[in-house]
Amino acid sequence: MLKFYNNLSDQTEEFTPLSGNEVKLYICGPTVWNFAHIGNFRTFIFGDVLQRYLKFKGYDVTHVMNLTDVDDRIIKEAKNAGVPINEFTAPFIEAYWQDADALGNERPTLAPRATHHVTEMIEIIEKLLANNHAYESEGSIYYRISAFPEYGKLSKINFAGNKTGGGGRVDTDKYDKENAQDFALWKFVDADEPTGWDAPFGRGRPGWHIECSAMAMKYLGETFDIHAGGIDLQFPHHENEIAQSEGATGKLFAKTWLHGEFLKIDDVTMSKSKGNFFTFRDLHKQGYSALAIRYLLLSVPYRHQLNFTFEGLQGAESTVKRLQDFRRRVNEYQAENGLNGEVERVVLEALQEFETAMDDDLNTSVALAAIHNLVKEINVALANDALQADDKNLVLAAIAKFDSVLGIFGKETEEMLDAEIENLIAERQEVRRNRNFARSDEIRDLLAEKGIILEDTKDGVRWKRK
RNA sequence: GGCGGCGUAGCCAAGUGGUAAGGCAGAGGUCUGCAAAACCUUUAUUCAUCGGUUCAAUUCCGAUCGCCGCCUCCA
Repeated sequence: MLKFYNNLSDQTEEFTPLSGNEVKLYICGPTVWNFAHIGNFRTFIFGDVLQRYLKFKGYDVTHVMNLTDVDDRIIKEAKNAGVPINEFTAPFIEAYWQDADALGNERPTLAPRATHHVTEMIEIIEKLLANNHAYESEGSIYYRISAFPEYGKLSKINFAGNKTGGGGRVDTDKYDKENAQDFALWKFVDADEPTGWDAPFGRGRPGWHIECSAMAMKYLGETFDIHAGGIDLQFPHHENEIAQSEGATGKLFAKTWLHGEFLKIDDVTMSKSKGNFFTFRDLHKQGYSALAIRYLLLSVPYRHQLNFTFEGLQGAESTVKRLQDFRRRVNEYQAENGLNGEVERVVLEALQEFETAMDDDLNTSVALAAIHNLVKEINVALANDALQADDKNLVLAAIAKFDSVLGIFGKETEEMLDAEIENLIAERQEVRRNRNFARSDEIRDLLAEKGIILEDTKDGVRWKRK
């Protein structure tokens, strides 16, 4: 039974789709004014595992991830760079996909861009103006929070005691808003301002939150199953999405809300504003593999902060290698026909533990433990020559199932050996028979330089690429 | 000021009212010409501290200390 901690209800609840077997999932994607760092990717990887696991459970998933390619920040940066917005964001969008692909995320069903959906945003704002949920003031159209009594239901914010509500931060006179918490839906711009769109209520550009309401409802309907994103978006972004969408339609926006926690580095939150972040590119350049990064980010359940350390990343590197070695070893094992009942029991148990863990609000920590336990038990079976052909297939099928969700074993690549390398290995076997270990080690070192690692076993030489 | 989270072995950490998952690192051993890999064994009488409830608490309650986050652009 699949359960999620629903941020909206503040409870762990059983998941059932709104409609039959279909799950509509919206994940807040990157804002493309800079390279996404690995903290960002923790949320995106969690989102990927979420949609993969829903598929694993047999649901038809429509997975929408937006690309925020317009906001005040981007407009400012683009102006500084002296280029149009599209030109400014293009390389960051490209980089995002490259990194996401490298980290093993499946592409979403749809990845709409904010700048392509301004018409839909305008339609929502018109509805909000018509039903009194929005008003114009001082060059902007604002959302009228007093018209939406449920405001705050997601973030559980008590405005009475807030800094903003208490008058510490927001000068209401300056903005001429009815209420300090009212937020902009549309900001008017001059007629000759290039970064603007024409709307019935005046030329301008959208506020920070309206894009997600527009794109989510366009592609998933006015009410959909799951809305996910980083914890920082809970307030105000998601709270405002709810206010805009439900204010416009009168219907529940998203049923389940999931938020991924932040990554810490040296016990401090990793963030762009603090500048203490690593991008995937940074780490890759230092020689860390995408697989290890993915493993590390998945090793702690999404709702808990994860303390990022290089020791941990190095450990993930070893772990991932061990998993790959394991699959390779099982693959190469020459099994006799038949079935060892004990192995079958162990495999089924691991699959069960995995699913139970993932059902429990995606507890990847426990799910990984189930995989490690299987690896250990099958390793013992391999050492005892206790694996038979049917067992081998069961184990390989189980790995494929695990990996359809987590994507931590990497691709299976059966690269052919160069004839040269094969010859060297053959020569090494020959000189070893003659106990010419000097030449033997020389060959081993030579191959090591080319990234070929040899393992001498009682059944012969095994090799692998580093 | 308002709201929330965390503190478990060298590191990353799971977890539960009934006596501490898993990974990495470390130690010893098997195997090997030596390695590597793999396997076996081993590593927290204890879960920040102090009280309380209970037959029983790491798990519930209270207090204390320490750390972090949101309330403002960030996943």
